[in-house]
Amino acid sequence: MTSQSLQGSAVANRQVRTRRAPARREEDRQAKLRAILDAALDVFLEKGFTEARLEDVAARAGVAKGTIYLYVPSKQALLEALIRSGIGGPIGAVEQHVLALDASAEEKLRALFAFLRKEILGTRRVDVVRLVLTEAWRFPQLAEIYHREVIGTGLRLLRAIAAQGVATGEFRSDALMRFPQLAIAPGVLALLWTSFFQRIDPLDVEGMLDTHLALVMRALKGPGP
Amino acid sequence: MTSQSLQGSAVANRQVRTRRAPARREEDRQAKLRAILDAALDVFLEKGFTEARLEDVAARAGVAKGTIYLYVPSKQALLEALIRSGIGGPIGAVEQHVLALDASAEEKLRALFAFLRKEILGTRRVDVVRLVLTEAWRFPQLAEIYHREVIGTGLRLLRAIAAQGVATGEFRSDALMRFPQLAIAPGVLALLWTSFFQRIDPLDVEGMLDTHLALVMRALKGPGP
Amino acid sequence: MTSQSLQGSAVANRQVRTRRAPARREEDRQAKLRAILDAALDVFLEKGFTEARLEDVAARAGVAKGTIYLYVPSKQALLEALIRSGIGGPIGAVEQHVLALDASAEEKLRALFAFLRKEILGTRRVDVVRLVLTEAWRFPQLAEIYHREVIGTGLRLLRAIAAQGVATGEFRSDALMRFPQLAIAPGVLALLWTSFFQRIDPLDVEGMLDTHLALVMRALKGPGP
Amino acid sequence: MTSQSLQGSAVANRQVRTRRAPARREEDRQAKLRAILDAALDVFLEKGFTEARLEDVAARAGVAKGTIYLYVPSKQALLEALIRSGIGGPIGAVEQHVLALDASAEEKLRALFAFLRKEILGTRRVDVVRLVLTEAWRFPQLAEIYHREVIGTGLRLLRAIAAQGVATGEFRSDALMRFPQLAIAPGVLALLWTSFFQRIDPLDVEGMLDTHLALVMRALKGPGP
DNA sequence: GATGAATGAGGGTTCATTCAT
DNA sequence: CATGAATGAACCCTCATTCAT
Repeated sequence: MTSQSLQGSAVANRQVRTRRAPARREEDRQAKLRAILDAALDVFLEKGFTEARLEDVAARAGVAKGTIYLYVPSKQALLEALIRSGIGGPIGAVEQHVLALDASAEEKLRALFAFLRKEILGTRRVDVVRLVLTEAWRFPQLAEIYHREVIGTGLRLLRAIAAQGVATGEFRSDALMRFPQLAIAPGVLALLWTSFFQRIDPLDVEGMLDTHLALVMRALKGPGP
Repeated sequence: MTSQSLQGSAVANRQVRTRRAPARREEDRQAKLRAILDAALDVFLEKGFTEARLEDVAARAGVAKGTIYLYVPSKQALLEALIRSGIGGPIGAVEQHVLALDASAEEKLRALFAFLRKEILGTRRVDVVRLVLTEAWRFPQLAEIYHREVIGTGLRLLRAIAAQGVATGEFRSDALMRFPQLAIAPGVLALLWTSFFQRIDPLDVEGMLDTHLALVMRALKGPGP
Repeated sequence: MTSQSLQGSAVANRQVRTRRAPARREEDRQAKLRAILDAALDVFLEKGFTEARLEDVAARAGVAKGTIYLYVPSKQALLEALIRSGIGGPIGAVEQHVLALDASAEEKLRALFAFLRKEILGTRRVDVVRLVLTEAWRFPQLAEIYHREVIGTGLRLLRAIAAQGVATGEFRSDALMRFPQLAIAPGVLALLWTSFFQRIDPLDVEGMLDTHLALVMRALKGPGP
Repeated sequence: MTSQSLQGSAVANRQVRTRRAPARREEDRQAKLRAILDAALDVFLEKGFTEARLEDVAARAGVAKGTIYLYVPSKQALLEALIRSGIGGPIGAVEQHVLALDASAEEKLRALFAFLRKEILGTRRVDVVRLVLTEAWRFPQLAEIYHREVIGTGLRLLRAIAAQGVATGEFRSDALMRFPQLAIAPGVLALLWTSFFQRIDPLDVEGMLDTHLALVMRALKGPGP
């Protein structure tokens, strides 16, 4: 429903052309593809992939049914294109940003969490994740794409931060190096919760994530086995 | 397909009848319903709810297609009946079992985790959860049922344990009272991970849950804000 | 349009059953399949295979669209079943009949021609042949089926007759042994002519085939190289 | 695909213009139409009329899809224009050539057959005939065109030859005058055979046509009714 | 004139649901 | 009660045709 585009701030894959017309056409093309992907996300989220009708996607994108096939070859390809377009860029950007920071491991972890809240949980990208969670097992290659382009990057970044913390003595435990998934598990749960139960049993996501971060820092820095 | 029945150790919803024949018939009826639900779980898990064909369910249950409609009024009702039948009992049982223990909060938490591993993660009940995660959003009442009968019970139990720990001074932090979800978040993540990524990037679930428990105990018991 | 059934007089593939109901059902099944194939022939001949709509076939057969798929797995399979059902039997029957005759080669050839006129040109089977001629190149396996089950049998029979004629001295020429196709070429042409040009330029098919037979007999029996 | 043009030696339907530029444009126009028709024949032969995609025709002709509609008003009109353009000329030419010969009826008949083998069976014109045979019934006017411009001419020529043979006493039989179709029936069969069965059961077309001609001559010249 | 992006009607196929036996 | 043949609505995808550039 929220119709903000999936595209991040830095797309920039528009080729520079000297002739006016082709450049304009290429822009139109990109814009229309974006409209179709946005519409598809809306409809897929609302009905689920299988129940979603391409006709509804087309209507919401303001194009005819057949037009979709000028941009993607099939319904499933539409889902994949949608997943691809909503990820990658931001995750890669934050990885470089955080790694370049001259800061402690804790500060980097907090920076990462801040980014996640601002760029993922606050945006439509969280909807893309939800879509992946509910549809990916049906399309194994979707899971592969997502693992490679998002999960992989995220875990690598978490491991790097954990390694820094351990190397500098900031963290006494290497738990996060071994299981970086533990850092983001509450984020995943929050995502599911808001999708399923928020109406009937609201959860203070911000508070939970703050508490989680505090617990993790205490556990990693504190004494113990 | 693992064909162990969904029914836990406490079925017991067979009505006692004095007249022999009807009782026998009622038993047959229950057995056939159980067969249909089991078959439905198999097929729904294998294909997903929408892609599952009722004909396959019927074949696997050893009945004719039309027979299903003598037990449930529609495909969706079949899913709901399936979800209802596979939960409740075990969770309620463990709640009573754990609360009755004469033990510290930590021991109770460990007991709960042990139960989860043994009775959920190791069985096909985890598949029911996965089915709920991927299909429930499509049927809001499914989410409600699940929240009321499973999530609610689990969180109540967790809060009770956390309260005991705080009250006795065992836990310095009340984090778990406020956000019991944090305790099970890694379990949810493990469930999703094994469903989606286990083949391409195996995760040591046991190790992760052990580590998680250790971190949580250290964080709750340790010094800090 | 002509709604005489494709099935010849000797179907007889009904299994004898002791139990009444199944036998009846099998009969119903055969009858319905026959109705569908007849309807399909009508529609395919009228519109051509590709333009034919399965909905029209169903309507003409008096069944619902989906019912067709209980008998054949696809539109193309419907065409193939149709071709198979309209052939085989009659050709095989005439082969045995003619070969069993105690007659001269000429008499056998005349008997074969008489049969073709009566059992093929005078019936719906000629429509099946026309359908094969216009659609087979699109479905190579259709050509194979037809060649194996009809053409092969016909040419074998013609060669046998020609061989008898040569062996007994009745025919001076072995032309028909080498090219049995020459005997039936006018029949093929007649088929095409009646399909395409009969309205605008009528052809006396009977007269032409009589003349053809006379010419062939004279040429085979007469003196010459 | 053999890309020899359909146009015979006698195109000549270019209007003479006095103004230079329009003449040039008219030539371009004709050339492009020719390219489109040639491409259409290729594609129609390869896929059949209904399955052929106008986009493929356009691509093979080196023009855009819309351009076709500047030359023909519809797909069906394209087929008709194609059939018209590929016939007439050659048949008319051979009619004049053969009739002008100072030769016996047999020699004329052999000359006609030689022409057919060289100018039809050896070229892609045979493909046009095949296209007519498989598609014409769908478009009755196509059959009319073909009958008027090709069949009519051919039969008229055959009748003239047969009449000469009878008049001079060369032929004792008037069979060919009454049914000139008998002379070309094996040619039609050969065309169909090569289209459908050549791969699975090769036929010596040359040998068959030679044998046919020999049989016909013997039958026409020999004694008998 | 030429282009090719856009259109949208059309049809084969699937499958949840019904109901006569 | 049980069956499974029959139904027909629903939907993805194709492609002939149009038209703004």
